[in-house]
Amino acid sequence: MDTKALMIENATKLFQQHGYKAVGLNDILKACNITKGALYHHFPNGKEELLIACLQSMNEAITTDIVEIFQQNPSTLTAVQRMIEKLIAQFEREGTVTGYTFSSIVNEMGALSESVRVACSSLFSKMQDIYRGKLAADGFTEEKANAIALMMTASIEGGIMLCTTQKSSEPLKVILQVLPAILKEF
Amino acid sequence: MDTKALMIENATKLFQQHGYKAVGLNDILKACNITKGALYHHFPNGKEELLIACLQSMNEAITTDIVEIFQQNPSTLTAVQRMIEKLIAQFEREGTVTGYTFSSIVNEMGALSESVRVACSSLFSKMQDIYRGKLAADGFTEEKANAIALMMTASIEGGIMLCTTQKSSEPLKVILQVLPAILKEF
DNA sequence: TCCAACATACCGACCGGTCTGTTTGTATGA
DNA sequence: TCATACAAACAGACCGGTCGGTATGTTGGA
Repeated sequence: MDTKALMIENATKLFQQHGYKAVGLNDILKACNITKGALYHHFPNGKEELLIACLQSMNEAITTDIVEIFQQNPSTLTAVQRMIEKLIAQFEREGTVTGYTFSSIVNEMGALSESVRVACSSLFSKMQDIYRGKLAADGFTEEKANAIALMMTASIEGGIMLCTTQKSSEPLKVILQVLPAILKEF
Repeated sequence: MDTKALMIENATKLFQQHGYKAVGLNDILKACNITKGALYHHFPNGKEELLIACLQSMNEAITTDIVEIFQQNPSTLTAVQRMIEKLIAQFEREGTVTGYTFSSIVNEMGALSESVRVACSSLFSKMQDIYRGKLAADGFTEEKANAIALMMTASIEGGIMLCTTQKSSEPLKVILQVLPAILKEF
């Protein structure tokens, strides 16, 4: 693994878990065992450039990991359930769960450049696009597919937050049970 | 308004909008037009003690504001819809929406004391208790009331996050439309 | 007069970023 | 094949600023 990829990988983990401001450059350098000279060589515009690289890297990970789950499962419901089960397994293995978005930095976006918000927003949009595409293939109207995709995104993100707060995987397990109701009735 | 209450009020706004680490003591002092001596007089144990005071104050605000909405509305669905409408109105008026929890600090809890996580978790629990109580009065079984309460909490928090990220009130509006489906089918 | 409430200067630690020096890798020419 | 030159990649010291917290001084009210 080259140095730039190592930095992106470690920074992604740290930013997702702790947010942007709470993770200093020295935390990232320590995790990678490199120095600031190397960091500024690859990211001459600094910390924010690194964050944007992490967001773009996550965008690509969605394209490989999530799209694959959705292609392997016959319907939206089973695909989303598989995905949630992976999140639950992550929580039970590591005690933390981060998903494929950067919800941890959402509240810090006001202090960062617009390109950060755009890159972060595009992660949520991409998840919703994947859900919506599958829902349409399941036979839902475009309007309903849009609404359900958004509801799924919101409730999964909220569930992740509750797991973190309550130190329990129970919230995501409950969401796993309740989601079928939306697909049936809405 | 006394100095201590002024600090709690301003710190609450700042912490909810930007998180804990991203808000420095000087930001709070500037917002209140006081100095550090006054802050440490009232909160001798420092920044974290102020945060916990904010969390406790929010706990009391839930007791007055949210419980009132729930008492004034005949069913859980209408009460939750009123509440979401207030959040949407806040977003449209101010460009930000914070709700009654401190989701902004969830990812920073690992670096803070356990009492912070407990105080923060109690806000989410209190919201869920209010929903659950009303759902039980609506005639839902305890198990279903629990699950629906959690789903509501998660989806509203997720919706707030998406509003912030997308700079639009549309996510909360969609959740407003989808929530009835859960009550009908689950 | 005393003390609560507040103001202000100061402290060491940490912050992101800058700058200079060193090492490594690669291409070229003899 | 080896020497040389150059640039990419990296290391580490340094910078000014901000951070939360400490200590001392001041003010106003009882």
